[in-house]
Amino acid sequence: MSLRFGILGLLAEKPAHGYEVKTRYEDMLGGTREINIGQVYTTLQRLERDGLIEAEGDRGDRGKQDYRITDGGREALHTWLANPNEEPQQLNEEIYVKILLGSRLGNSSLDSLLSGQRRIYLQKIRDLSELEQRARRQSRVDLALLARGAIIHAEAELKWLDFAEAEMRNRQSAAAQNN
Amino acid sequence: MSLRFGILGLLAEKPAHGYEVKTRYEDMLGGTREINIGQVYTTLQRLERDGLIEAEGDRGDRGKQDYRITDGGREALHTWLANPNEEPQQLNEEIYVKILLGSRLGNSSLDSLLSGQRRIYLQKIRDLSELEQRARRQSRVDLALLARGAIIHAEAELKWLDFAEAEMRNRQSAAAQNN
DNA sequence: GGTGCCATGTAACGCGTTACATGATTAT
DNA sequence: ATAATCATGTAACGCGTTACATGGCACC
Repeated sequence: MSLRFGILGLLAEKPAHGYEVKTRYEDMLGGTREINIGQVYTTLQRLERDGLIEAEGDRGDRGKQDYRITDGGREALHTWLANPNEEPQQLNEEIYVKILLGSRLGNSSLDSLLSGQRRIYLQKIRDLSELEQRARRQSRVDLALLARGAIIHAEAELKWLDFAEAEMRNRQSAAAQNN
Repeated sequence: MSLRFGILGLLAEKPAHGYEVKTRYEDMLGGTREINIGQVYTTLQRLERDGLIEAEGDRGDRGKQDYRITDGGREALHTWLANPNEEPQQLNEEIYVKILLGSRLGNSSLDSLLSGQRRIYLQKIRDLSELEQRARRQSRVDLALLARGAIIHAEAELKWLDFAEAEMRNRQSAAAQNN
């Protein structure tokens, strides 16, 4: 997902310079994602070029360059915020294609792929639950909500892995019947 | 997700030219995703450059250029297939950031955003269920599995929307108490 | 004096999207 | 004829990643 509107939203709260955008973004996501600082600067440049933000005054301490959102920026942000996402489905996530192809190609390591993937999801759920608990203790409701979303997703992945494994077993026993 | 290994996998089944890769890929995904033909050609070029595939003979009918997988390509594919994906979580999906920011900025249209998003997921689930049924009728087990995965995901999104809405209502009533 | 963090950028490359350009064959 | 489909590519741009380069300031 693009940083474009995320950064614009942060600047709508209050002006900031590039490095500060990075730290505030990471804080918003509870440290679950590292924001690429180089990308922040290029995104700021594009936002400025498009008139959604503007440089604020001269450079302050240590060459810091603050940016503030413009009226056009607020409008663009509002439009973005008001509209749902039409294409939320990723039918093309890597793990799907991997399992599809593994099954088509008769790959023998499908079992270990599935169990490895399961292990990763379980670990992820543990980490995220910890994050959610911490967020609740700190009354960071938004962050807790974010963590809950990621947990629900990971649980969905696990559910699908179960489904996929059952399907594979069915196919194997059907194949055995024919021999 | 990158087309790179998906294309490599299809070429492992049998050699093909660019346009055929596109149609076979789309068929593998049950017509749920349109593959960008331009991207197919650039990806084929990169795969050839990296020695994972090679052009097969001269151009045949209508300038068709077949590609076949190399030994190195098979090895790379096998490695990719055997390893689970470490980073399956997208804590950064657009809708999360949108709702996070909408809530932080006190955006008034959050309700309609949530209900709009809900509508989209419900429609998606209907479409995908139809796809799954069709796949089962045609005994396309892989495609049915893919559709089921997407359905499970969409259901997870719905579950999270419920969660988010409840959270918002809690906050509103808490705010009302303080007034 | 070095290590680490704050702060700014640029360059190269991968990959996705849109658009453009060309030409052959097939169906109406 | 002409429209659709088959078939090949290129160019420009957005955005993500990695790596490189520069300099100030704080702490030890």
